[in-house]
Amino acid sequence: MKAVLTDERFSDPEWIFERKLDGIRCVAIRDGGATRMLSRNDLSLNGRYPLIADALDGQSRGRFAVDGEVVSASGKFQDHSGPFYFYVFDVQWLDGEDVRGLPLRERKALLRDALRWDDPLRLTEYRNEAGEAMFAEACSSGWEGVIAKRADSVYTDKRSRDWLKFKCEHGQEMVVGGFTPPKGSRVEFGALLVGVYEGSKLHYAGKVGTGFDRAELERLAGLMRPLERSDAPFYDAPRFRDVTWIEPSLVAQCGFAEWTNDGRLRHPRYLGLREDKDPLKVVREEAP
DNA sequence: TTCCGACAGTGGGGTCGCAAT
DNA sequence: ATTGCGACCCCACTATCGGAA
Repeated sequence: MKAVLTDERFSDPEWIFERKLDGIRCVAIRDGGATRMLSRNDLSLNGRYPLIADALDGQSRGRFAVDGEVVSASGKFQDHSGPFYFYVFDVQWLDGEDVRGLPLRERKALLRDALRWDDPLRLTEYRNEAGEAMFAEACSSGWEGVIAKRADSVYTDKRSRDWLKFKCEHGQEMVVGGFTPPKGSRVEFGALLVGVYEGSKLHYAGKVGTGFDRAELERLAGLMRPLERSDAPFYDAPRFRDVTWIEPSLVAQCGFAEWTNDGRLRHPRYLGLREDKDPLKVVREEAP
């Protein structure tokens, strides 16, 4: 089951709300013997998270299939040092019985009693109705967002509007300092190379390669072509092959999930050009 | 008719392992 | 030993098409 990103923010007694966890999706299946931990791509995760696999194998219940997220203790996806917890939020099978057709609240009740909830296994908390309060809390806590689930929904493997994603959004202006070439059917360019000023120096903050339609690709290419120059405007850009540098005079509004530890944008996207902004005044905006 | 869901194809950061240098 | 690359994990978005509404 995958959630659909939405701009809606609502509270509703027919819905339940969970913290959006920033980790690796995992379905754990046990049919009598050892538990198999499977990634979204059906690859085994047992070797990567042996303590979680051991905890699942140590359960007295011999047959179950549960769905959850493996999260590092720091709560940060980039942190791969562990320790790791398995936050379980749904159950598909229990004692050989397919429970996917039961309403979500009933599955939640079954899940609560299905396993022994000692670390590193954790039952994912959820809240009834109060989606807006949950969302505000999530963003002020530095979480990624909230997952809203229709309380009577059945479990399906398809993406469904019964699961919605409220993401805590970040966005700011970025200076455009270059672009990469297009591939395949893409026209004009692949991604913009963007940055922000640190004092008088322009810091490289990563690439933005999505958010433009064909017309916008062509419009931006036309604006960038006269600005080409031979050297990088960034003081700290990595070495690239096949990059075209430009004078840092265009400002793009960008949305992104967060800043990475290396000062790059995570999950970046282009939102539009800011004609009114002085590039020299574009700096990193700190989280409130 | 319009809208929605699913798919393919483009693009990103980060990690890991393996092959080429 | 270092570098490059693909295959994974996380994703956002555009374009397209067929079926549901």
